[in-house]
Amino acid sequence: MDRKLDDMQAVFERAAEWFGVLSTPQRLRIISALCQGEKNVGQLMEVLGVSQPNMSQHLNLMYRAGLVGKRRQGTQVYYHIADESAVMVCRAVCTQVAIDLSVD
Amino acid sequence: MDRKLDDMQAVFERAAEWFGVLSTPQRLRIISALCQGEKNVGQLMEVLGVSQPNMSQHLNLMYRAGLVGKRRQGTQVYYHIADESAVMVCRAVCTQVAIDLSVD
DNA sequence: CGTATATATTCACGAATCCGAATATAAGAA
DNA sequence: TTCTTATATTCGGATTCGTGAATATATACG
Repeated sequence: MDRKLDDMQAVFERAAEWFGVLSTPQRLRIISALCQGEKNVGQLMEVLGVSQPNMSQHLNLMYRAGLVGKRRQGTQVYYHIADESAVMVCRAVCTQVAIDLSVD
Repeated sequence: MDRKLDDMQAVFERAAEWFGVLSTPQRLRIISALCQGEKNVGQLMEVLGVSQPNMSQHLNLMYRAGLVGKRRQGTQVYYHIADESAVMVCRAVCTQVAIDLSVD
């Protein structure tokens, strides 16, 4: 079941992109907020305290990466977690980081 | 056991940095190479096919992040995995990505 | 000491990223 | 239709990131 080098390259590239989505505090906070249930863009803006275009950009990036899904209801768009495994990874990493921080 | 907002901020920031270390294909390949046992800089250069200064920089970044450790032997420096949980996360993500890629 | 090899650091540049401001689109209300 | 609200997209500037070239440091050997 050996994988060709080109395949490995492709895997590492995609995985790197996936990690890149989680490599900013804002997007981790978005995930954290969505863990408590779906929220529309306005609600997320309140929680994070960022501008509306900025929020849309983060959400769009996460949507294209398959991390979140969206659902339109009237004029508002509700986002929700679409990749539970990402949540598990974030939880694990954040928990470990929190432990490390409390030790220093 | 509610955590203060500032603490959460700090946790998300550090976690984001941690994910950032894994957000480039080259560094994922370094981790993959080191999974088969410790290697010195020259050996890693051969495997990855990158320049020596570039390799040193990646390794230094990963070292500061606590992902790898080093051991000097003569003029050479051998690097090894220092954060097994990172390896587990990488394995999980890369496996999932490989499955997704083979489906398309 | 001087020389050779292995690794680390610095510098500079192109590419990517982040964010705010302005603009554009979508849907509902009047 | 027009107006308003909610969200998306585009653009521009500032910063960061990844990389190669040149240089510096460290260790071993003579």
